[in-house]
Amino acid sequence: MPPRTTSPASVGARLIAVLDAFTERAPALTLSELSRRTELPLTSTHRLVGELVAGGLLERGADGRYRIGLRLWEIASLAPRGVGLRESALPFLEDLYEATHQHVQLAVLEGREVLYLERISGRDAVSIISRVGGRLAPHATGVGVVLLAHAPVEVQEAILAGPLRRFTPKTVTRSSELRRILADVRRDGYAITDGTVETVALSVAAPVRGPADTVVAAISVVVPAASAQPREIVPAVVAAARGISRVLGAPSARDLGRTVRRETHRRDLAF
Amino acid sequence: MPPRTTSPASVGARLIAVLDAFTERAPALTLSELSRRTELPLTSTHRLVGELVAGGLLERGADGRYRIGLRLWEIASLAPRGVGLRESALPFLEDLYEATHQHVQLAVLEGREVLYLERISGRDAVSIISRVGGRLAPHATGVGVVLLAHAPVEVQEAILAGPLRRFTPKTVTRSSELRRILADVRRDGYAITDGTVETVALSVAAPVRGPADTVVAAISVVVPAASAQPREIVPAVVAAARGISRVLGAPSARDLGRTVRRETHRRDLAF
DNA sequence: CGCCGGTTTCCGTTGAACGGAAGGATTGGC
DNA sequence: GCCAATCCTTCCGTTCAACGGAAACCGGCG
Repeated sequence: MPPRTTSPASVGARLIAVLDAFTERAPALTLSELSRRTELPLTSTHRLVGELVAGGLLERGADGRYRIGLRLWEIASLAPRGVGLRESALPFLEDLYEATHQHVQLAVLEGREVLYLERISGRDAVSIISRVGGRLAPHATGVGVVLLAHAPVEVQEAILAGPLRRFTPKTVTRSSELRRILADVRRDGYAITDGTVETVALSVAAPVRGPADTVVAAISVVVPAASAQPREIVPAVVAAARGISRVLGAPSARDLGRTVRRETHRRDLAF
Repeated sequence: MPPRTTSPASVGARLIAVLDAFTERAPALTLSELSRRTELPLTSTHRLVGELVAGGLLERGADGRYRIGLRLWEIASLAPRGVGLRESALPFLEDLYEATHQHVQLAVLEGREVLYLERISGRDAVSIISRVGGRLAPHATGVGVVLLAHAPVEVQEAILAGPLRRFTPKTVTRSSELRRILADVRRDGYAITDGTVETVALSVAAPVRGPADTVVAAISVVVPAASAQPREIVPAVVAAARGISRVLGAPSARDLGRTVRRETHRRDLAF
């Protein structure tokens, strides 16, 4: 019997391919959908999926579809750059939210994209496309330019080189202009982007620093573009960012005569 | 050469074992620590970990230790019972938080334990041991008894049969008593547990229902046990729970003359 | 009933996973 | 400075678990 036909990657890579098949718009898939998406033989998919279900990483619903399992979520909650950071930041984000009642966001740079870790949304805030666990292009978003401004040069150059996607007429798509903006952000310590992702939304963002004083995350408040004075909330955003940095142990944010907040028990974070 | 010595589980199971090795108190591990914890040969661990890193599920820090990767966190954010639920619930939890400034929690039943999906904590709220992504025994916690009261009978009986761990002098450890409490919770539609996990904390909890009207989650507010009138916040907690149920599409929670909140775009949740 | 899409079971083949051995790289003790 | 201990990585021959085609199974539907 002529056995081998296709037989690609390592077993681990295949398992990961299965997990990767799930997306925001396809969070529940049948076996054959999975097989098609991963381009793996049906039989193999069947076996792989079986293992994942056994391990709890995948769950099978009453409808026969597979979904990402809670066990996976649970393991993920141990990701230091994910939940650890989130935990430290949340109280400050709460404060910002109570003060503004607009979207408050926390994001990091992952690869060449912005990954949103947390968002607190007012019920009546402008609608925006970012999503917790979602990604967006750095050049267009408030948190993006802040993160990019402090990213390793390789990353900066890579993004400046590549094409800059246009989201709205106001999106910055010329690399020279972006370069200038990044310099401004470094100088000012915050960024204001107006309508670069969605015309109706304006973002005020500031950097969060880790123990080595490097920028590990960024926070932002997104307000309606029409709103009165965005500059008014800059101090609040910057202060919150600094507060988070202090909790994370950033030297540059250490007690500068401000009220010392309750000491949160830090673990082995090591950003 | 006599090759095989030990050689246990399937490759998938091994990969999962590696992920499982990470815990709350050990979120960063060296290769050999992983090897020991998983009881896998060092060489094998090395290879497995390599695959996981390649897939982004694990990250390797500057210190050489491995950590759960952001990519994993990202995939996990697609878990319907995790983030989906959280997303729907968050605005209501915010409301509760603003009203009380105490701990506000969201939890589900996973296996025989309570899994905490979300927590918003006031800076000065009582200290409690639950953690987002953490587990606790159902019989002792506020959300736990609510979830248990509406759990499948098998689960109820399993827990009633097993030993009920004592956390404080007030913890309910007699199954007959627990049985009675569960009945009360079903009758009343909410639960108040006083000092059963930590003597200083009192919890007010209520059930959240899904599209099939089954209880899919529970929320609670944890206040100092010394605080004045816990009963006063019962209506708020119950109302929030009902609000979340409505967003999830629970028939029993459909518009009962209350203000209809902004329609949130539901996806393919299928609890 | 016969067709169709999806799912599961079976099983013979073989190449990818396996782990022991050995070699580097670091750290620390004396 | 040397030796010992610990951790990490590379190499490679053996073999067994992963692999996927074939075929049965299972509703739904016309």
